[in-house]
Amino acid sequence: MALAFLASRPGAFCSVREIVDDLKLPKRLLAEVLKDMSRATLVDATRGPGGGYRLAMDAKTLPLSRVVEVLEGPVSIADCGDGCSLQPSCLIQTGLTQVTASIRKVLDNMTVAELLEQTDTPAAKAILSV
Amino acid sequence: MALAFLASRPGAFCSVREIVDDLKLPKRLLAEVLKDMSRATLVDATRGPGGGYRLAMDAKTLPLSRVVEVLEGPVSIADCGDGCSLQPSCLIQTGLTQVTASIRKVLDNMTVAELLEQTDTPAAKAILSV
DNA sequence: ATAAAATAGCACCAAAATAGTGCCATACAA
DNA sequence: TTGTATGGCACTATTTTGGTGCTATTTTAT
Repeated sequence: MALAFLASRPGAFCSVREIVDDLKLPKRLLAEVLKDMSRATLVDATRGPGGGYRLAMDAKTLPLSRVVEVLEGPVSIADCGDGCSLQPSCLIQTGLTQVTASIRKVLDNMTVAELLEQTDTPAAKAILSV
Repeated sequence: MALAFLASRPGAFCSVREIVDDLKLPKRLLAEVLKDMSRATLVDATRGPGGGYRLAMDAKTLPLSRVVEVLEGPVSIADCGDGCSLQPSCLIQTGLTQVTASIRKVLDNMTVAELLEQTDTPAAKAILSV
C-alpha cells in the first residue's frame, strides 16, 4: 500500500506521517517496513523537516517479486532446501519448484505501477487526487 | 505428498501406516490431514483391515487449487474482504485481486498427476516402483 | 463372537511466524 | 539549537500452524 502511495506521488518525498494519515496504517509499523525498504534501496530516504521517502526507481520497473523478496525473502511456497528432513522421501519437490517458478513469473510480470493503476474505489481515488 | 503417493497407486486403498512408512511423515498428523480430505471427498476411505485411502478421482482431474482450498481455504494472498479495516483507504485491493486470480490460474492448471510426474530423485522413484 | 486394524471426531498443546511497540541515536533544515 | 524526521535493534504480543491425546465407531479376518 505504501509503495503504491509513493508511486502516486512520483519524485516527491513523503513522510511516514503523511502516508499514515492517508492510508490509516499503524505508524510505527509502517516506519519499520519503510526502513527495510530503504536498506534494500527500494526507496530513497531523507531526514529532517520536509524529509521522508520516495521510490528509488520508476514504479513501472518495480516488479512485485522484488517487493516480496525484500519483505518476506525468496519467493517460494515451501522450504524445500537441504534443511528439509522430508527431502529424501519427497515425491513433489521438483513439482513444487515448478509451481513456485510459475508463481514467481506472475509476480515478475506485475509492477507497482500496474498495481496502482487498478485502483478503482471512490475513497481510494480520493486519496490519489490530492 | 500423500496425494502424490495415492496417485502412484491408482485404485488401491493405502493405509496411513503404509504411507507414513514410505514418506516418513508424522503418523497422527497425516491421519488428520487425510480425514479432512476425506470429508472434502477428495479421497475415498474404507475402514478395517486392508482399508485405507485412495483418490476419489483420476489424479489428472485433480488440480492443486482444489487441494489448497481443502487444506487452507480459498486461494488468496490477502484477506481483502469487508472485514478488513484498511479497505476504505486501500489502494491495491483490486490489483491484489488480479494477482490472486493469476496465481489461482497457476494452481488450476497443475494437477496432482503432473506433480507426481516430475518426481526425479532416485530415492523418490524407489518409493514409486514398489 | 471377537479381536485387531483402521478411520472419525474433537479438544488440546507447542512451536513458529507475523504484527506491532519501546527506546534511543542520528541527521537535517529552518 | 530546536523540532522534525529517519536509522537501528531489541523486545512483546498475537495469530497461525504443526503436532498430540484420547476415545468412539466401523470393518473384516479369524
